[in-house]
Amino acid sequence: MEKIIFDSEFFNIKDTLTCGQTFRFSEFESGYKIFSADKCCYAYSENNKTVIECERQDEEYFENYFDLSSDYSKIYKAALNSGYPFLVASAKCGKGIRILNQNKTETLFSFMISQNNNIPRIKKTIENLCSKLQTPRSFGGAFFHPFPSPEKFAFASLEQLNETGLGYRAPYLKLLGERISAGYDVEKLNVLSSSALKNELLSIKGVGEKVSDCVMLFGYKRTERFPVDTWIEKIYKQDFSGNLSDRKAISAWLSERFGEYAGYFQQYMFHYKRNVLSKNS
DNA sequence: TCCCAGGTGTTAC
DNA sequence: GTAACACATGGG
Repeated sequence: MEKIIFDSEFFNIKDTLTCGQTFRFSEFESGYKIFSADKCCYAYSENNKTVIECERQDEEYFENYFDLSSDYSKIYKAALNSGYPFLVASAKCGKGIRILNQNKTETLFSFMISQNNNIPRIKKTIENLCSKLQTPRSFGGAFFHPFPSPEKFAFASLEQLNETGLGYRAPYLKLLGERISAGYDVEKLNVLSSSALKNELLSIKGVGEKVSDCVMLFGYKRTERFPVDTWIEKIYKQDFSGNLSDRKAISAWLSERFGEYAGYFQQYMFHYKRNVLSKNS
C-alpha cells in the first residue's frame, strides 16, 4: 500500500467528499473508503495532513483524482476578493474543498441519476447498481464493487435496473449503456471545445443543462461551468439578489462573472448552503 | 397529504 | 421559443 500525504489546509477530505460532487464513498474506521471506476483508496486526516492509501499502481490515478497538482490557494484568494459576501463566507467555510477529476463515464451515468433526486438516494441507488451488476474486487483485505461497465447497463433488464431505485430514469441509463457499447466513446469527447462538448452531451437522452454542466465540471475539468440546481437557484435569489428566473440564464451569468473559477466557487457555495447553513437553526 | 430532492422529455401553443 | 405537465421514489 502506498501513502500519499498532503497538507490539509486546502484538502479537507470530508468536505471534498460530501459537497455533492461524488456519490461513491463510505465511512471507514477513522476516515473514508473512496471508490472511482474500478479503483479504491482509503483516506483520513491526521495532524494537519490528509493521507491517502492506495495500491502502488493507482498512485498517479488518485493524485489526479484528488487534483493534487492544482494550486487552491489562488482559487481561494480569488473567492475572498470576489466582493460577494456569500461567496467569501462559503470559501472560508469550505477552504479544503477540491474539485475531483472523476471518471468521465461514471460521472455521466451518476449525474443522470441525480435529476429530480436527492443526494442520499442517489448514493444508495448507485451502491445498489454496483453491487447488483458488477463482480467484486479486493482492496486492503476486503471487497468492493466497481462501477458497472456500460455493457452491464446495456445487458441488464429494465426490471433489474428498477430494483436499484432508478425509477423512471432506468431507460436513460440502459440507452446510454447501449450507445457506448456500440462504440460511442465518452472519454474521447475531451478533445472537444466546451461548447462542442456541451452540445454533444445534450444529445444524450436524460442529460440536460444541469447534468451536462456537472459532467463537464467533475469529469472533464471544465471549471468555467456553473451547474444550477435548486440549491444554487436559491443562493442566486436569496444571497445574490438575482432577478433572472431561467436556470440556463442564471448559469451563464455566474459562469461569466467568475470565469475559470466558476466551478470551484459553485462547490464552495453549494456546500455552504446545503451542508452548513441548512443544518444549524 | 403535500412538498422537496444536484431536472429532463414531451406536448401544446 | 417557452410554459405546463408527467415522471419513480423516499424522507420530512
